[in-house]
Amino acid sequence: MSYTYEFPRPSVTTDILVFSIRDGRLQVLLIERKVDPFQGAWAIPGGFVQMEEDLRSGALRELEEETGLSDIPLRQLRAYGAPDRDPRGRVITIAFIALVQSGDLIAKGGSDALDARWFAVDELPPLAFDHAQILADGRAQLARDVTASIHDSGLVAFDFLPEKFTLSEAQKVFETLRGEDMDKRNFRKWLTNEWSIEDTGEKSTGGRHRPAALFRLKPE
Amino acid sequence: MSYTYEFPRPSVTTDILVFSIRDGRLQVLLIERKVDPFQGAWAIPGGFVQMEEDLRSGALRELEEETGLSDIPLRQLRAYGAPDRDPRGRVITIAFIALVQSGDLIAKGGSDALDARWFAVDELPPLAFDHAQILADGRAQLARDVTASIHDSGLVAFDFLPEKFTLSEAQKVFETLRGEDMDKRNFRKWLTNEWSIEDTGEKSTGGRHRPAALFRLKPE
DNA sequence: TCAAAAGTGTTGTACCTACACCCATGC
DNA sequence: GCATGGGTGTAGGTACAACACTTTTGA
Repeated sequence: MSYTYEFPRPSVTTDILVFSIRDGRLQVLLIERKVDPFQGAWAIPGGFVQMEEDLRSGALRELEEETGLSDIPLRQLRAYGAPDRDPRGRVITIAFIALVQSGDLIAKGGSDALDARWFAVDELPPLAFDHAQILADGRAQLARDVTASIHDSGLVAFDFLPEKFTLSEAQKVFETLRGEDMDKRNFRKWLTNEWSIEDTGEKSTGGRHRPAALFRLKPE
Repeated sequence: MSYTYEFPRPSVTTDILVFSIRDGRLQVLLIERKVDPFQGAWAIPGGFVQMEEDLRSGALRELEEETGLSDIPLRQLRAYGAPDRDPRGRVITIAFIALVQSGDLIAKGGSDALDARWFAVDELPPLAFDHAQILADGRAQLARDVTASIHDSGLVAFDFLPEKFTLSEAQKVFETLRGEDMDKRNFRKWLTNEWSIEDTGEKSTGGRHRPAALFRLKPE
């Protein structure tokens, strides 16, 4: 089967930056490419958009095929379309960002991936295509969301937290995202004033010391 | 001439939201479509990306062809790719935003446009394709930039101002963007503290009353 | 001389920051 | 019983909001 058009057309792909906070560090999910170009190199998961699917659906499909992650919320970052960004020809890609909790981390190889692994964003391997640029832009966007407005800052941070969390867990996430430590009492005052947080009545288990109260972001 | 590919490919276009503040209101530049689909309807200027040009270059080329505007800075908004957004088939578009001073306003028809005109964003005609959605997203992005951080707020506002401006002109732009009036003294304190503003020594002319000092954003 | 916009300081308030000790639990 | 993280209030400083009158020019 082949397809003929009156004018030349580019290919369109999606790429998905999956961020998580693991071991107190911001990490990103990368795949090892199974096929040329850049076979064996690390890359952001993604692939070609099908004709009948939305950009977001295509991104989710590729993400599941290559890493096993499914059903996560995506935000669009931007499109990349330099004419020479892909050696196969003109390929325009739409980059997405996903923020997941450290629990959701099943990463495996798939149809187009030899392997999938988490990397700390400050210890990255060399990346295929212009993916280093895309990743840098994604990190910058994340930093902007965190520092820009109080409201966005929280929205971003809660994406990295499970539904029920202790105040210390929340503080660690905020500190990791902002890159600086905060005062415990001030953080708690800020969080409970600025956000609708409710005590679930439950206590954390498995800790090696005094259990902490579990809180939840109250649905509007 | 025709082009054949092993897999089907979408077409890719760019669309450019050109905003300006005219008569104290936020306005947007639209074109009247010369050809089907949506012939005669109003639309955001834009068109197909050529194979050898960058997305931004394509957007600038289309903008000049359809409206006569050239050489203005563009920021990417996002990509739109719903499978049914264009009756001609699968068309993915990358939307850009431009902010221009009210002086730069030459608008004319062009190759694909019967006419080009400014519209206040709260008095829009019906729009072709999903352009009403794109325009709403662009306005929302603009509002976010203004309110999100002090720094972005200024960056956006200065794009709407000429190189030399009076403090009252600046205040009107900020007020239009924020949608609320500000205290004159507080605004001036804020502007001069938060930004590097210098008095050019010149005075505004042509005003019907007392001339005002002309200021300039000091280049870093 | 009148109308219209330009220009100019002070005071209260609300929010953010800094700071230290006791408590509950697991080992 | 001791080590470890959980939990709590106050005081000072700073940045923002509210507020009115005099000055300069064109007509």
